[in-house]
Amino acid sequence: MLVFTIGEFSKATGLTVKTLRFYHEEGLLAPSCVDEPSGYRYYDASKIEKARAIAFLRGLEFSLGEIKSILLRCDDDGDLLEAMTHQRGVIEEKIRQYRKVARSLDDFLNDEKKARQVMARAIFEVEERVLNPLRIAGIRRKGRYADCGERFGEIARRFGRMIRGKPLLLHYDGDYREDDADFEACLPVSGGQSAEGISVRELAGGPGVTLLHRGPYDQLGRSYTRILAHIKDKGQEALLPTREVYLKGPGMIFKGNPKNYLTEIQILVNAAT
Amino acid sequence: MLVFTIGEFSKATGLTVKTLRFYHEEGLLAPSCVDEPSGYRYYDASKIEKARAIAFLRGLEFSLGEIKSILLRCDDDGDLLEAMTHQRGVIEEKIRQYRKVARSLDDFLNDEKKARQVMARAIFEVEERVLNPLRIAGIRRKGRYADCGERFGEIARRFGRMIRGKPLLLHYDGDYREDDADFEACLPVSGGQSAEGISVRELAGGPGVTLLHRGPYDQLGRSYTRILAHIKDKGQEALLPTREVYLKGPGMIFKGNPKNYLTEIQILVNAAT
DNA sequence: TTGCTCCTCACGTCACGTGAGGTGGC
DNA sequence: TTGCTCCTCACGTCACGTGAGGTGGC
Repeated sequence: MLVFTIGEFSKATGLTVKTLRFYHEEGLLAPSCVDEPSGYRYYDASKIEKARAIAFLRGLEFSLGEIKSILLRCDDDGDLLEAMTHQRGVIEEKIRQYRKVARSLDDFLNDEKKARQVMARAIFEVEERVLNPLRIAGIRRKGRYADCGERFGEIARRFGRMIRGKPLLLHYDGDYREDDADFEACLPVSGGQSAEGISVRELAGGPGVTLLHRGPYDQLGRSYTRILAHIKDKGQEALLPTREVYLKGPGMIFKGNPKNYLTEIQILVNAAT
Repeated sequence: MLVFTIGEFSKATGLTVKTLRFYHEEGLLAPSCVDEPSGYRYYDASKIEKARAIAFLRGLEFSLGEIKSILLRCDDDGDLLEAMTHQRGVIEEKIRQYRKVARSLDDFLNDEKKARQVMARAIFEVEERVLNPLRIAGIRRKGRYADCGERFGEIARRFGRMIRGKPLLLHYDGDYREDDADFEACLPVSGGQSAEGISVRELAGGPGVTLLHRGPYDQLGRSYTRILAHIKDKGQEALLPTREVYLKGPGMIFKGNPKNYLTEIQILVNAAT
């Protein structure tokens, strides 16, 4: 009868020598005989099938413990069928998990791609544009701007999958106030009802001017100066509330680089009288 | 400023106390301050964002090492984008792997299901049936039946995805021979050419008799006796080669229980003269 | 002597979890 | 005193891989 040393058996089965020693130790696949003084392991041909079965089951992601119990009662077709069916479910679940991860990554990457596209064709000049009406969910507060992040979070938690765009902030003050501002944090939504301090409604559209601001928020003032100067030059009148759309800012997760923050200021105007 | 003990911080972030201590040790997320004599860890609110970022990235299956390097240069949007894109590929590959595993499991389960269906509607009686012609790839040998397993393996390796059914054995001897048999191991195939000792051709169909044999191969003799008696009774003549189709037997991987082996004997006959 | 294969034993991997044994403040 | 939270330290998990140090036969 054909006998193999561990090295030969390794080549015949595709399992490494280390793995074979480990399987021996674990009582999963014992050599046909072990030479007493040297400790050399010898395998005969009948072990090849078993080794292949183990390798096959490992390929199906069974644990060594599961494989051991499968091999112990491998003459019961029913048990085997059940183990395989169960494993099918386990694998299905893993695929589901990884799909979710892949979706999260895609969402992130798509966001980035869009931001890059905006950046690429961005004109950092005042533009005259008709603003479309927009269905929003908003929370209006008086206080510090810094708190608006929590408001966005609150709306996001409530509306989840109904969210359809970037967060925006409405400013009801004609002038700039640090700690005593009247503002409304909003998210575009595709449905839902007003409830518990959140107002769901359509934000009116109309002729307006816009300006894309690139950089940290503490420099937004300069852009406001530019856009308001433009409106004044044209003899138009700025309507309240003014809007800031946060195209790219600190995400929930990463702050990112403030130099690359991208914010669009939108102001509806009355046509010159 | 709000400070958290490790327990409070754990609740706020969803990370376990053990995990937080481990992240501290790893230099991934250090507490804001550590009380000297007691070793108590204290976290302030600013650490919550970082903890969330880490949890988010862990959810995307990044390793702690990768997360550490992402956090170190998290202000570079380009690096982050690259890391995410790379990770997207890693996840895609894992999904591919798991899909392959799922397919293997499905193949196995479908096979079992079919075998059970055959078993359920099986009639272990001689039947008269017209046998369809069948395209096969076969290796003919003289010698011991026991060697046919290797021949099947040889054909399977060569024809791989072209295989379209269960293995069958053609017997060219009129009588039973143990060690000096003339047989041909065949697999149904959908294409391919004859080459290197493998004959690809169409096996003729025609009127025949069949008998389903359930149990180990060493009891096939009884079924042969039954089917040949039937042919003789009808005044028909058995044509060579006779065929054995191994509907369920020892797979490449599992021997299964020989009591459940299922083999169909098929013999073409000349109509009574 | 060199090169090859085999052996054992101890330790590493990865991201934590478990549990023992102890402290400190209400 | 009991219960709670915090601490450190050592060990476990899973399926091997790495490497040191040594043997035995050509």
